[in-house]
This record gives sequence, structure tokens and C-alpha cells, in this order.
Amino acid sequence: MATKSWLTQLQDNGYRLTTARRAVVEIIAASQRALTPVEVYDAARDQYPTLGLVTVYRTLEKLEELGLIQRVHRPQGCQAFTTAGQGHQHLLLCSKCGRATLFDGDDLDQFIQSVARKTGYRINEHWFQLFGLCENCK
Amino acid sequence: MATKSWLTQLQDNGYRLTTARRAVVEIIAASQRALTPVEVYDAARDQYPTLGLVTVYRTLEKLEELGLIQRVHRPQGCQAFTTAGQGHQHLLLCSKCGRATLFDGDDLDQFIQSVARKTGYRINEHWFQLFGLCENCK
DNA sequence: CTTATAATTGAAAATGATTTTCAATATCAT
DNA sequence: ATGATATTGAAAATCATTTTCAATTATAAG
Repeated sequence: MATKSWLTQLQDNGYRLTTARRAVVEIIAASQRALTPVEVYDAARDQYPTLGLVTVYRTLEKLEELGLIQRVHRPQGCQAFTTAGQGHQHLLLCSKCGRATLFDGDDLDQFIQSVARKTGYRINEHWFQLFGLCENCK
Repeated sequence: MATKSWLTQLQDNGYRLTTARRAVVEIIAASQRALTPVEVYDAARDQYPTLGLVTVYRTLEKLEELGLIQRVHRPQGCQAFTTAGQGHQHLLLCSKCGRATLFDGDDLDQFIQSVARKTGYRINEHWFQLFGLCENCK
């Protein structure tokens, strides 16, 4: 369970542990899919009915800042979040069920180097995302 | 100049050629940078002061639909557009001046195949974007 | 070159997402 | 237990985008 580790990290960074945060963290940490703030809000209110949407936004902000979650960019919009990849990991999204899978991107390095050479840019960051159908949906 | 070709394509697809559209097309086709709707609006009004922001949105929508421009996803937001790449081309963005450069991504195919093999997904689409400093800015 | 039709326009209002403000409340170090 | 301070949720404000609608304009047909 990532939940515990995320809560610890929030606390270690000076944030207080509240019921609202616990509820939000629990929902995203447990989800296989990327969730929008409203989806998190709806799901978390089952556990904690007085939760406010604003608090969801604020908690997501902190989790993103700590590198625990990342924003997911999709054709339909860019407001969903999912567990962040470690280091060179990237996202693979199922277009049908929404499942988010991480994969390793180390092998991209040579390719990126060659783009840098050809274009004259110094490349600092890359952003790579794949879309398809997962094993269950294809 | 892409302007002329874009206008022709609009017309060929049944859209009328209006002063408003001409102004919008001229601005994006000429820009090296990705522009937001408001940036296009401001720039185009120098030529055509009665232009409405709504028309900018509607024109961008059509240009995107025809594959002439594409949305650019950046850490600061995902509302800017720039000239679309052909086929397997991808975007390289300068973090300082905002310049958008296209590069070829054919070599990604093997890599994507290997991800498909490892994850069990059928991969249909990929999004790849690089960020860095262009020759002038680095 | 007119004219008729249908697409297009811009303003205003509506919608949707996100942020700010603020007084009440809850956490946590002491 | 208590107090300082972070956090909360509601409401309002802001920002991006879409819809509605009556007036205007491009273009095909005469």
C-alpha cells in the first residue's frame, strides 16, 4: 500500500495528517486509473462525507509537489492524476478502461541524444506517453 | 508561407474564407512559438481589430481538425497551439524563448514495440515531447 | 452584377475548472 | 490540557471555454 508511505512523506515535509488528507490519499494511492479532482472528491466522500472539493485540489497539489503523483495528459483533457513514475518511468494508458501502467524509458536516452545533436538544443526534460489497449481490453 | 496552403485547405473542406479566419491563420502560421487562444487574439487584432475571441477558438478548432495545428502540452498549461508535425514528427520546445521545433520520431518504433511486448498492451498512439534550450538560448 | 441562402460573426450569457478569501476548526508540539 | 498555527469547507472570484442568438457576410446561382 502506497497510502502509508505517502502519508508519512506528507508528515515528514511538515504537513499535518488530517482526515481529509487521509481520505484523498487513500483513493488515489489505491486507484489503477488516473482520476480527476472531481472523481477523487466523489470517491473520497464515501469515507469522509464532509470533504470539500477545494481540499482535494490542495492535497493533489501537495502530492504532486512531493513527486508522489503526476498529471496525466490525454486527448479528452489534462486534469487527471495518477501515481508518479520513479526516475525514467513513463505512462502507458488504456484508452478503454483508463488503466495507467508505468514502463521504463532508459532506452530513450540515445534517441534523445541524437535529437539534441541534430537540432542543436540542450535537452533537459522529456515527456513521453503511450496510449493503447491493455491486456484485458484488447 | 503556410498561410496560403492553410486557407486553401479550409476552403477545400467547405469552410468559407473570411477576414477573421485570414487574420487568425496568418498569426499562427507565421509564429515560431506555440500560442494560446488569447495570444492569437491579441496578435490578430492588430490586423483585424473587430475580431472576437470566440472566432479564434472556432478557427483553432477547425485548424486542429484538419491536422494543420496541434495542441502543445506544457508544465504551465495545455492551451497553446503550434503548427502540427507531419506523420511521425514530434515537438521540441525551448523553455526560455518558447520556440517550437519539430523532429523526426521514426526511430521510436522499435522502442514502442518492446514496451508493447513487455506490458501486453496493444499500443495505438504515442505522445512525445522534449523540452530544453534552443541554440540561441542555451 | 444582383440576390438568396446558409455559414459565420461577435456580444453576452452559461458552463466548467481552478483559486482565493475568510472565519471556524483540528492537529500537534509543549 | 493548551495554545500556536495549519487546515478546513463554503462562498465568491477568476480564468478558460462553450453555447446561444440576432446581425452580418461569403459564395453559389441566376
